[in-house]
Amino acid sequence: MLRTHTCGELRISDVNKQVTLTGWVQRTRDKGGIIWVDLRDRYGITQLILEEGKSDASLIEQVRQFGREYVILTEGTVSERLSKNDKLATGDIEVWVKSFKVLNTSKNPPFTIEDNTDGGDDLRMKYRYLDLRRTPVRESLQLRHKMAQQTRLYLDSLNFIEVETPVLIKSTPEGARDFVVPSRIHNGEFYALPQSPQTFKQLLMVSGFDRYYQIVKCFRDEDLRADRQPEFTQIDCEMAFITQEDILKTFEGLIVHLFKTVKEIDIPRLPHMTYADAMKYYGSDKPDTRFDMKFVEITGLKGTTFPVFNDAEFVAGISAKGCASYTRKQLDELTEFVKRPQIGAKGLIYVKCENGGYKSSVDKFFDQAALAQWAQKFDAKDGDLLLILSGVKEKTQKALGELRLLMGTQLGLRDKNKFSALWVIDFPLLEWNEETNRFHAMHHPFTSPKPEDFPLLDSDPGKVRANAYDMVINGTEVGGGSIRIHDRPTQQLMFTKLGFSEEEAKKQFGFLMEAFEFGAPPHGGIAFGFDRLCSLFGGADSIRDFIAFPKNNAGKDVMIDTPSTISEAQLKELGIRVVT
RNA sequence: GGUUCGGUAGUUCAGCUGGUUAGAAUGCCUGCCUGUCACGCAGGAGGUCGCGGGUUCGAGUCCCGUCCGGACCGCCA
Repeated sequence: MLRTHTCGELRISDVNKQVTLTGWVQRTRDKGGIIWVDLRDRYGITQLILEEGKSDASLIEQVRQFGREYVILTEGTVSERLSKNDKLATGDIEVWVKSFKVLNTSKNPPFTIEDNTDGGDDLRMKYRYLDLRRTPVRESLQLRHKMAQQTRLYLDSLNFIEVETPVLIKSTPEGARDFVVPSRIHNGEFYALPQSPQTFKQLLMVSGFDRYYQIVKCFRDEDLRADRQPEFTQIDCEMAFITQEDILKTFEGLIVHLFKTVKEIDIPRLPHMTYADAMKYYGSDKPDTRFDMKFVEITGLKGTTFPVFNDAEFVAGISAKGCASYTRKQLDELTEFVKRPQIGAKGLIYVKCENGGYKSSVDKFFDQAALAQWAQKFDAKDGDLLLILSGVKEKTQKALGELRLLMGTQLGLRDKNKFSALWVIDFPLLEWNEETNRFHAMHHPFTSPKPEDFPLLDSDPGKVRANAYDMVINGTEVGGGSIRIHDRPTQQLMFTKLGFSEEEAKKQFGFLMEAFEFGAPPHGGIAFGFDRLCSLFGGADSIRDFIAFPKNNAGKDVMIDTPSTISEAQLKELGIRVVT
């Protein structure tokens, strides 16, 4: 080892020790006759000191040449500070320098290596190795490490076995687009990178590994978001001989364990909310339950003079506490918000509950008594503001859900340090897709329908509920899973319902259906979005700082400049011609 | 595929309804400073206003196109 100590560990009890430290020059403070150097490594900062008269003149000359981020080795004596710094763990001591060695120089970094850097995202990503020197980013990765460690600890204690599944697998038509990898040995044929190890973990159940997990990279070739990367990590789990209740218990145990060990927070047991209720009261299958503000439906106001309501399939609103004082401008902004194309509402109706009366945007159509009735339905008190949307049910629910989140944010009800976790259960099995004009699996095609809804598969497939569940924390879907189908006839029926011919199903998933014929146990599982879980624990909106080297909005890594072209020779070897 | 915001000094940004020499902060360089720790003080250097075209007497500012980045919708079994 070049060093005797790290830059984060020296304390008052180390005074008079001779130490050797290594690290990066965070900054030097040259006060004239006295010079301090903040030496930084991943463990912290230790202050070095030199003084004219006391320190060797050549050392002082040397230290004045140091630039930011020079890599230094220094020997010296630990000493108690005259003026201490309680913001630093090492703030009681400093090291009197006896010698310096420059291990490497550094160009001036393009942005400051500080907690609050002046660097923009683009620049930070291009020089990510410098960005990672910053404490907040390093701490995010340390949090991720701790989360992974505790996950393994918890699952191992319950006899889960971590098994690695292949990364070069088979492209399948359902679900997200696959990243594909051309085969050199078999020209014209391709591997696909897994969107998840779904079929493999089910096969492991057939093999009798009745508790499996894997912290595993998955790949989806879809557009990115702040919380979506083309390659991401799942905590992928599967269990055999269990009921849905067993899975929910086991994995809310995982989350409770993580909150306890990583955040030192005790969270209550997770409530269960049906998908139907989530949509009805929150307009979302991932409700943010840190605050209430549930929807109140007032559909069915027939015979009013307000035509918008009479015709609407769905009329509902929320009550924003204490917002009756909103100005015209604020209300206009809310209206603009819901009318944005991404939200798509036609307009916004408001009712201010003020001074014992009501002032609304529909005063022309409804008298005080009618408005009072609404207020009662909403349980609105004086000072509250009702915000009401109407229109086609699904779209209006979604829009109102967005408005609810906005109001929650404006009212400061979405505290990043508060956590509200729940299970959303009883998802629909199938979802109609207008584009392809057929049903798609809402979760995936291996999800089992609820036995009691089985008859509906023929009569009303859209109504069939699945044994599927999501874990939602603070309005983020952190994990989802299902009880799987484990017999061939049901699986074949499912593929038929999804529009697969028998041959297609056999070609794509024949191996799985065949496995089901060799004593497949009942099983089910779940997968957590590990990056999301980390960013949630870290109180961040974006998952990018919880990934060491993430891709940007366009799926590029600007540091290594990828994706990029490959050579003609490579293309030829792979039997590929690039057309556009 | 679409919506939207942005691109001005190394960096983060300001720059009004078009008008003379494009500013601030920070970083950088020089000098001063013996208890700083976001040290302080004084001075200095630093700009093809993303790129191309157009309107105009005149464009950082307006228009069109294009490239780059952020957020979002679609998409994400």
